[in-house]
Amino acid sequence: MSTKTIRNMEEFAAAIGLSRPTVSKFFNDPESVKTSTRERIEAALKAHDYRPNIYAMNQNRKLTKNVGIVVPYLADPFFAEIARNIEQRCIDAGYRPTLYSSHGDPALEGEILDGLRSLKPAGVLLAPLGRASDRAAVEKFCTDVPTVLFDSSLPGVGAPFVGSDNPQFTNLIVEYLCRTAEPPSFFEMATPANPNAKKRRQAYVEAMEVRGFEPHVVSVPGSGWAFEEIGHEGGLAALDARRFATDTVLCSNDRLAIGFLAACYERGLRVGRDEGAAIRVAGQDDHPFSRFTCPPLTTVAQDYASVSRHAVQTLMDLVEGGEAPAETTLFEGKLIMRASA
Amino acid sequence: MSTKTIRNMEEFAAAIGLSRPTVSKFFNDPESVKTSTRERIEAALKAHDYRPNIYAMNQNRKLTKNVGIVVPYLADPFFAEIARNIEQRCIDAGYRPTLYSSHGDPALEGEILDGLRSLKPAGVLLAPLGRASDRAAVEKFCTDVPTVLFDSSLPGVGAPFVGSDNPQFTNLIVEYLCRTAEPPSFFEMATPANPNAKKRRQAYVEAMEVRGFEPHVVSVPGSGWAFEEIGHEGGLAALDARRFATDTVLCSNDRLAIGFLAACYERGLRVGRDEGAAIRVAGQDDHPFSRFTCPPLTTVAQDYASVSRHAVQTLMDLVEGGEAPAETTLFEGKLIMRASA
DNA sequence: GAAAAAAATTATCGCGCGTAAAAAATTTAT
DNA sequence: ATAAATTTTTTACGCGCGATAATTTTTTTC
Repeated sequence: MSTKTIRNMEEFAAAIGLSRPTVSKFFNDPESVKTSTRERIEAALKAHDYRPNIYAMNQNRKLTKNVGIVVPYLADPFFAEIARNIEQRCIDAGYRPTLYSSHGDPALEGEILDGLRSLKPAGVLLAPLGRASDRAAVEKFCTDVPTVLFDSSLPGVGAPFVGSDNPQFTNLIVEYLCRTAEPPSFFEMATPANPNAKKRRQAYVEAMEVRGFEPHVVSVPGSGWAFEEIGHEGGLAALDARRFATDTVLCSNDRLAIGFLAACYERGLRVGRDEGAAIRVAGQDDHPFSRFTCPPLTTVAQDYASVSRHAVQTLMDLVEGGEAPAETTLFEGKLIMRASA
Repeated sequence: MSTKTIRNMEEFAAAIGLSRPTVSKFFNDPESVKTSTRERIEAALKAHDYRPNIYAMNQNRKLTKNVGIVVPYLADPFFAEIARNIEQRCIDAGYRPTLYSSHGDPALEGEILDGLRSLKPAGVLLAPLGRASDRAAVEKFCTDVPTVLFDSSLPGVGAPFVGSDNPQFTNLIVEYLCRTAEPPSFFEMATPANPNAKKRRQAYVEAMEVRGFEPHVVSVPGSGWAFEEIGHEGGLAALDARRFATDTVLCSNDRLAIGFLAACYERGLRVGRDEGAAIRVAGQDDHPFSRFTCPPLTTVAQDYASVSRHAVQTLMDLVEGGEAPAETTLFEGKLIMRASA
């Protein structure tokens, strides 16, 4: 407790008996001052609850410690989880992350990137909307601001990308499904926002052909991010029209599968891999809720930890090291066997 | 298109043939300059893509246009949805919202509030962790920064609160359940983070007693935010121990209900209100995923729109009008009848 | 103990803008 | 047309800190 309030760094330094530049140096890098000095400052910090004015700090600095994290749709717990993971890693690395969601809206994505520019961030971790993104705008942003793309790549944009190995995901689960019973049909939305969906469909077709099975792709109408609803409505229609060639359905992603499970339930189809079951259903992603569907969903788990860790590491290299190759890093998924297939 | 790059407001003003203070006035309130002047500036704005440096702007200003939005757990789509709603309303009101999640961690909540201070926000919309929150810290924050609490109130903290009328929620669904079949047992976690849970249990007990039924509360161990898991594990144990007095279970919230549904499925109990069903299950909140459970969950819908609208309105009044009474506003829920009960 | 190295100080600038007061230009009223 | 009221512009200063260079002080090394 001190008698007078500290208004700025000058007063704070004076209260300790140090010069302002020394204290300034400390805030930029505590290791850059002598140990005894550092301890004096840290002690005073607790006594006076002073903090540097962040606006004054960043105004005259070439690079701030701000990091932007942009995800396409935060109401999807998958993105919430990975954002949380990334956020924490940024904090641990001494940066100040700010989270944004495009809410599935390309215009909003553009506005977020625009707003981010004026924050002069050290770097940005961007999971773009995908197909719907304004490619030119994103590309320009990536050349202006050190950016690492994650989850969804953007062809032609020269920024490092960290994501999942979609073909491996699909191969893994197709192999499992073919091995254990009838080969799967593939259930997807016709116009997915995310480019990963396309890769998964292609991988499905190849995986089936390699094994000598004929691929059956069931595309249902729908775009946007209301995957459960699309899976539900489309699932009902597809079931009623008997569009599935076998008793096994592989969904393009878990949220679609959750909607499809609801459709199966509604039609009285028992889902599972045991004797009395009418249909097997599998997903891809290992969504946080997939453990609690009825029945629990068999799926392929995204490697959240690796993706977020590597994305942040790549950004740090890019920020601190200057140039970096715009390379792609993909992580493999793990088969999660549950009751649905 | 201009030949030289605009570096600051001085150059920008010069390019139009105006003085910097006039342009500065425009940015603070476009209506405060003559119409013809405003049009000249807006035209130049498009030609030169200049934007004021936000750090220089905020440094010497008593009040910024920043608004903080803090939710306890962003991986819960309920909070993601309401945050999105609030965020958009703040933008529409001309403010610059930033979203934070406490991730269920009291320490992190404290750090977020601390970091928020140095942003000198015009106001903050805070959904506190609840029971786990550092009450003293939150209270002090509320006296320093104009704050509106939402979702979860904090007894003793003198800030306006906007939330849901929990007793009304519970009464509504208890009335429905009692009217249509056997009166419900109440399924909850023993040590909920959120104070709403307690109010719901109390309301359940009263609602039962009023109708001449004996209340049965089934509390299962668990704390934190992994509600589905707690509902699942606790549900299995409670079912096996035959702790439910009737064939109807009212869950404290939808996420708990989702976990409980999974437990029912695992034990082969058919959930629903039709003939062959073994048990009825209902929730509270109308979680975004509740439409797609198996069977779809009967619940009470939160009035997202009203809560977010009124919370933002209250904050704006508080920010622009100065003082405001620390009053409480509650919104009623709507019964959502689906197949589960 | 002196020389070398490291750390802290002094001094001074600049960042880009907010803001207040005074001066000038414009609009409105008489 | 002239005076009064309003709007706009000019002038001047300050915000809190980063950054740098030139000294001075302290610490380390031999």
